[in-house]
Amino acid sequence: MAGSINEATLLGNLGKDPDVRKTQEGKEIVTLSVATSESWRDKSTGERKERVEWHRVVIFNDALAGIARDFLRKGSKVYLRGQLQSRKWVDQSGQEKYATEIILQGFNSVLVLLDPKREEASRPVSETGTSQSAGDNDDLDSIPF
Amino acid sequence: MAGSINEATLLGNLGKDPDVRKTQEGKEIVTLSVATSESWRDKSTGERKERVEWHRVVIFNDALAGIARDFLRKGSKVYLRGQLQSRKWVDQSGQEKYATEIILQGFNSVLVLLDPKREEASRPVSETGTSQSAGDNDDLDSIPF
Amino acid sequence: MAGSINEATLLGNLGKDPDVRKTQEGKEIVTLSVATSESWRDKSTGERKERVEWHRVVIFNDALAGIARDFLRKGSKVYLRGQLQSRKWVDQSGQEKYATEIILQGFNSVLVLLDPKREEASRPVSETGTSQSAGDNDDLDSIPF
Amino acid sequence: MAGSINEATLLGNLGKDPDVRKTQEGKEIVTLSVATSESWRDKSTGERKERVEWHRVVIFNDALAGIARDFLRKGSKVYLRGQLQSRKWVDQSGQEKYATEIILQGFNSVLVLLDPKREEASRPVSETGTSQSAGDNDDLDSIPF
DNA sequence: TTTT
DNA sequence: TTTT
Repeated sequence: MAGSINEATLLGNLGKDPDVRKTQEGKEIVTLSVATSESWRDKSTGERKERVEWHRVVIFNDALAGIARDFLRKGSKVYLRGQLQSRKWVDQSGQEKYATEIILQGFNSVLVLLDPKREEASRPVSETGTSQSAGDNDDLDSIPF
Repeated sequence: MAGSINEATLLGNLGKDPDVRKTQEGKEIVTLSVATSESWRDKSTGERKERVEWHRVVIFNDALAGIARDFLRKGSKVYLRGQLQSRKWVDQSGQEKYATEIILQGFNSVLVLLDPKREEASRPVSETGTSQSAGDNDDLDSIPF
Repeated sequence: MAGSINEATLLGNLGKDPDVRKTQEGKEIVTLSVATSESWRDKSTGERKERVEWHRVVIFNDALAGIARDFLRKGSKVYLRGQLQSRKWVDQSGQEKYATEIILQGFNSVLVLLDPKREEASRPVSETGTSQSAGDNDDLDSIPF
Repeated sequence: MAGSINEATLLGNLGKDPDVRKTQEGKEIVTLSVATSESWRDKSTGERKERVEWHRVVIFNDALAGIARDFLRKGSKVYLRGQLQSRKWVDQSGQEKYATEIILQGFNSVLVLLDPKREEASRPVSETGTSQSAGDNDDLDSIPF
């Protein structure tokens, strides 16, 4: 409505469990690592090629964050739409870093779970445990908020 | 068609003239710097806020690259759709850099010019000159290809 | 969020002035007739072809309805997104009729004006007059609400 | 690229098996009946409401038609994008009819299967049988091509 | 790091 | 007519 459009739309799979953090005010923020892939046949060699792209998705919208936390897991298929937003910061070694994320925040945000319904899907996540991710993905994890 | 979707859609304005480069094979690649903005009223203070986001758009599709080169200029309004793609590289000082771009390459790419028709719009750009931009937006310029 | 997506996105021009109606409760509903066109070269004959498609757009969202009423006119270029919705009714002669419309209602709706800024654009429409359209596009006009 | 955009995007389920027809030239055209639904809580009564919308999707693109014919079935979940196109015709009783369809034809078309992989999914449909639908959906079926 |  |  502001005269411009900024949207990123993904249909892909989670590379790991959602990462759940809490702000100092107690608001939950959920971060996803989503893979999309495209494949094509190389015109010259004829071989099948695949390119995988990893996207960092940050969910500020409370309702969507809760859904993501409770129902998405490593491997889950998801459809989502948010805004592109870039952040710049200086890391511990004084180097300037830059990251682009897909932010699900306002009303235009979309998150649709595409996993087939399983019984477990409706069980809420226990308060303790579950959302600590395995510690992999250090590069993305190290991005300050 | 590969079972995933990776799309970024922008409706915004160019921050500077398109940047036109040629690969060693003579293929033209056009890079755009596109601004989108969103504005909202701060709930606590009530003041009007605006956030501008800059996007780097790289056009590999020949037809769209030609249109961009010939008809887009600093300030032009454009609607476009492409794929998100991230690149990592090591800069001169040995530091690892990372950039996310919107790539217009395949069939799903879209580029629509939204400027009102002017006489000049149909005049092709001269081979010499034109695409040196004013030197603003330095951060994006410094990203190597 | 209900597990499904239903969206229509248009970038096109108004074929006539917006049509403004009021419900019995006094709520304004604005209807647009929007043209999109595609052109292609016929593979067999080589001639240039064009196909124009007319879309009926109904705006229930108050904010967007107000913008449409005040700033859109015959010929205006607009970008919008809404939901597809079909209606069936029986006309005066007892025949069953069917129409599909694009509804701008909820939070996911988008309406962006793409006309260049003119002074007149900011002048509100007078209460009397203005929204009688030229009488073209009769087919769409005859659809009852 | 023609200066306008006309897109419909659905994420929904098939209400019946795909309908496969052949043109006189032997080209296969596949028609889908896709449901999307939205649900909301009525503000005044507080009850849960649901609205289901049925969409007619016609696939002219050969590759996508083949995928739809082989892998989609009643109940399948699918993500797709095509163009809105309306047709008018006179039925047997001389009445003028009107229908809006989502056409998957050109390069911008998208079709993604969202069913979990089953063994059967990769088995091609036998030449005989399978695609005769139950004869329900008479209204849509009766639309001439 | 996912999925096909 | 689907699905949740």
